[in-house]
Amino acid sequence: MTRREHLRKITLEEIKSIARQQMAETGTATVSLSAIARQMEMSAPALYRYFPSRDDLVTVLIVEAFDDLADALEEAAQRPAGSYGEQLLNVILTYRAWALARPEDFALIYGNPIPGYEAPAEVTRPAAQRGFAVILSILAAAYRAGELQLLPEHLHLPPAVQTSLAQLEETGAFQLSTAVIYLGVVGWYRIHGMIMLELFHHTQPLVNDTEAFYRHEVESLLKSFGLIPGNS
Amino acid sequence: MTRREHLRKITLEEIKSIARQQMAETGTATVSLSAIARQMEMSAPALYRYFPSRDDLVTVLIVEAFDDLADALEEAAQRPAGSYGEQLLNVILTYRAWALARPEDFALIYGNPIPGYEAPAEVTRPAAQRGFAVILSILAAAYRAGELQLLPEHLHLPPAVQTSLAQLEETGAFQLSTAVIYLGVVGWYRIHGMIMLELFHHTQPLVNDTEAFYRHEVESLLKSFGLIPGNS
DNA sequence: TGTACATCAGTGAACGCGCGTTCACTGATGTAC
DNA sequence: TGTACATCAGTGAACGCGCGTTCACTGATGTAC
Repeated sequence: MTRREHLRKITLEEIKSIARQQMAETGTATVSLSAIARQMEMSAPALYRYFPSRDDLVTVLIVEAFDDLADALEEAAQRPAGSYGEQLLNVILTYRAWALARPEDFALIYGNPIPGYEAPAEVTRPAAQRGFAVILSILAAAYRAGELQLLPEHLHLPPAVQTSLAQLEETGAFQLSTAVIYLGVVGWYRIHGMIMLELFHHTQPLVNDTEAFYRHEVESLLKSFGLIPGNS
Repeated sequence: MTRREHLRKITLEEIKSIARQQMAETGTATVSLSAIARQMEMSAPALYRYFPSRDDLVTVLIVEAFDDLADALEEAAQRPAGSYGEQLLNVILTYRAWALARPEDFALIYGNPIPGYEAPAEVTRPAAQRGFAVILSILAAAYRAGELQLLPEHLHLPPAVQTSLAQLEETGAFQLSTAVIYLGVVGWYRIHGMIMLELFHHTQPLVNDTEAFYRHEVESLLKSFGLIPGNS
C-alpha cells in the first residue's frame, strides 16, 4: 500500500466517523457533507474524492451500521453460555445495548427514512439479514437439539403467513422450518417494539427502569419458547 | 362569529391539511412553511398570522395526530362487541389501520424526531396518553369483571418496574392495579413493534401478508390475557 | 539515481436552491358613535 | 344609516443561512524509463 492509499483510507474513515459523531451530536439521523468538511477543516468539494454524492455516504453509513450491529450480536452469540436460552439472552441484551449506545445509527437503519433519500434495497437488505440470522441460527440449533417448545399457536399459522415463511425456507435464504422462522420474527418484533419506544422516549413515563422491564420481557419470551426454565 | 373569524378558521384548517398532505406526498414527516404557502398560492409571511413559527405548526400537527388516533380508538371501543376480547381486538386492529392510513402522522408522533425540533412534552404527553387510556380502560373493565387471566409472570415483576407502575397508580394518572397497567404496556409495545417494522418496510420481506400476521399475533396476545378462548 | 510525466487529493470561487423569519406596507373587514 | 377609526389578513422585498454540487486550478505523490 502506497502512502497515498494509506492516507486515503484514513481520511475515508475520518469522514464516516465524523458523520456518525455529528448524528450523535444533533440527535438526528442527518448527514451533511458541508458540516463534515467544516469540522475536518477541509473544503466541501474535497469530499467528492471519497463519495460520489451525499446519498452514497448515507448508504455506506447504513450498511456499516447494520454490519456493526451484526458483529456485536455475533460476538454475543459466541460468549460461553450454559444453554441456548442463555446464549439467546446474551444476544438479545446486546441488541438493546447497541441500540442505546448508538441511537442515531439505530434510527438510521430502522427509523424514519431521511428526507430526499431512499436506501437501495439490494445493498441494505443482505446487511439487515445478517443480524436477524444470528437470532435464527440459535433458535435453529435449539430446535435441532429438541429444546424448542413449539406451542399450538406457533404451528397453526394463518395460511398466508405459513406460505410466505415456507417460501423463505425454500429459497434457502434460511434453511429452517417455518415454525423456527416464525419464532424468530416474533422474538424480533417484540424486542424491537420495546427498543423503538424507549429510544423515542415513549416508555420512560410508564416504566422507569426500562432495563429491568426489557430483561423481564425477554425472559418471559424465552420462557414461552421453553428455552429457559419457567412456568409458561 | 364574524366573517373574518370564519375565513380565518378555514384558512387555518387548510394550512394544517396541506401540511399533512405534503408529508404524505414526500413520505417524510417534514413540514415547510414556504412549501405550504406555495401550494396555497399565498406568500410565506402570511402564515405567520396563524402560527408564530414553524415549530408551533409542527406541535399542533403532533397534538392533533395524537387526538385523531385517540378518537379512532375510542370509536372502535364503542362498537358493539360480544366480549372484552372482541372489543380490545377492534381497538387494536384500528390502531394498525390508522397507522397504515396515515403513516406520516404515525411517524410524526412515534418516529424519529424532526431535525431541529423538539416537541414540548407538557403538550404532547397528555395527548399521547389518551390513546393508551382506551386500551387500559378495556383491560380494567375486564379485570373488574374477573375475566382477565393474570399469569405469574404478570404478577411477579422486577421490583423497579413494580414500583414505577405503582407510582403511576398512586398519582392517579390511571387508577388501576399495577398488573393491569403492566398488561397494557405489554400489549402496547408488542402491537407497536409490529407496526413500526411494517411501516418502515422491515417486515414485508419476511412475512408477506402482514395483515394476517398482525391479526394472528394480536389474537395470541389476547389469548394469553384470557380474553378470547384459546389454549394458552 | 534522476528526470519526465501521470495521477489524484484538495482548494476556492461560484451556481442555484429552499428555508425560516423580519419588516414596512396595503387594503379589506369590523366597530363605535 | 353614514362616517371615522381600529383591527388584522395578506403582500413583496429583503435578510442570512446552509445545503449539494460543478468547475478550473494547484501542488504533492507515485511511476516509468
